[in-house]
Amino acid sequence: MDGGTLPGADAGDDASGPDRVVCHVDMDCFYASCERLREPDLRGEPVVVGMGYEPGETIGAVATASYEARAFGVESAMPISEALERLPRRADADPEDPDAPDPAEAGRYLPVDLAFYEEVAAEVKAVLHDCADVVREVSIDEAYLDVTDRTAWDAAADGGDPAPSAAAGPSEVRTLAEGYARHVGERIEREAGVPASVGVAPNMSAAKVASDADKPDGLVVVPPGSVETFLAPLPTAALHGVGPVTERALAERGIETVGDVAAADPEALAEEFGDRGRELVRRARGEDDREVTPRGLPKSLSRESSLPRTADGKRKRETVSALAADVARRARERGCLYRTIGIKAVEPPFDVNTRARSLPGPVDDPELVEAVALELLAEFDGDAVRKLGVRVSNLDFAESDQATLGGFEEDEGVSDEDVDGGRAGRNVRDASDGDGGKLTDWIGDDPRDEGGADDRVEPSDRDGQASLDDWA
DNA sequence: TCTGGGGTCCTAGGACCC
DNA sequence: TCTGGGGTCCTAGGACCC
Repeated sequence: MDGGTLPGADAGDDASGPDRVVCHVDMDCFYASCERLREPDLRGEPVVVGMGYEPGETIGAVATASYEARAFGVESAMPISEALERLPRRADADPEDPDAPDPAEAGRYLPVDLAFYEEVAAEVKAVLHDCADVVREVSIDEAYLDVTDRTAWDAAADGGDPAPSAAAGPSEVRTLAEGYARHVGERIEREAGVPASVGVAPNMSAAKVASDADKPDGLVVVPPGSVETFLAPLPTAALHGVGPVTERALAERGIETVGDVAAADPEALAEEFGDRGRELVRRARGEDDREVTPRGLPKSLSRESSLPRTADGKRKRETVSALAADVARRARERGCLYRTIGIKAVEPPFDVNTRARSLPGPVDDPELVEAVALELLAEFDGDAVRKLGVRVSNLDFAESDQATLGGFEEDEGVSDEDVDGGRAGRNVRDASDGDGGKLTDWIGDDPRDEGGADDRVEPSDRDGQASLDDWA
């Protein structure tokens, strides 16, 4: 019906122009695929990659389970102990022992090796950036691509090919976009050695759902004009942003499918869910005009760690100190300053408490992170916790170069980097306000130190100095 | 389903200012 | 006298995602 034209080109809800072609690339059980890449014996086997897991142990949680392992009921985020009940460890399958599990019914358990997965991910990303002008990396194993300028929604002129494409979507018209997405998936497989599922649609939201619709190794194409039809029969949880809580709340209103959401009155949903409700209806109707943009800089950095339920103050302080040091180190490595320091204390059974304090200005000061974190922790003295965390936020990358330059380069004159790099401008700025990175110094090491030690710095060029005492 | 770790975004209330 | 409304910042919590 749509023939070789651009179906739906005039049905656009936004007047922003012709339909875009957006791909969502989702790696299939990525960690397990990486393990198979370096250990081919694992292919075809149930593989479970555990986080916080040590070989032979039963602690930790499932980070990724291969599809073979999922067939045994092993799911992401499941405790390893539970996974082991459903799928015994292969190493425990002793052929001599009649009580040991059948090797054919046993899985391979491996600890997470993030450094290796990042190497593989870098190869995947190289392919993605080669295939698209704009790539939004969502996580280590997921990305959106805007390939509008590389392909089109036109029907592919594939001559006498009689077979309609299963991936082509409801119209079963093979499009150029389908061919391009297939090409992306095949390149990833060939060049990085790991499988991916790809969804193609005129917007991000639909592409995301599409990539999820036929995993693993899937390709699902949703051409313009058929987005709503494609989404309608799916359960509400298929929508990105609908988790268990929202799913339940929707079900209570008799809304079970994405089609039900599309048919709902946006204002009625907005009453219960706020702006999210309105947005949900738009997504369900296939309306999503968000542009694909690169991800940008992080908003916060954190580290947390579970521990056996404990009220031991020393143990808690040591944990927080270690987490604080780690967060501060990572912040420094990434060259960012932070203005807010916070902690998280999870009390049994699962009460999450967060506390945070903002400083008058951005700093890079590991000792201060520790001191503030410990101070915030003091509120929970005597309380039992099962997990502790430290976070820095209100990050400031713009100033961090100054701090780095002021802190580590003895000579602020023109260096080699300044000649061929893009940092000359920063140095100019640095020289003009004179004390880049000094903020860190005058904040002082001990927040409880109330002396007049700050006199040595003129506060004129920074804001917030007077409020130092507010948080000390 | 007794729950690992790293994030994002949103909301709501209070403080404070004009 | 006792009463506005708007804006911003901060904190805490919650839902969600991978």
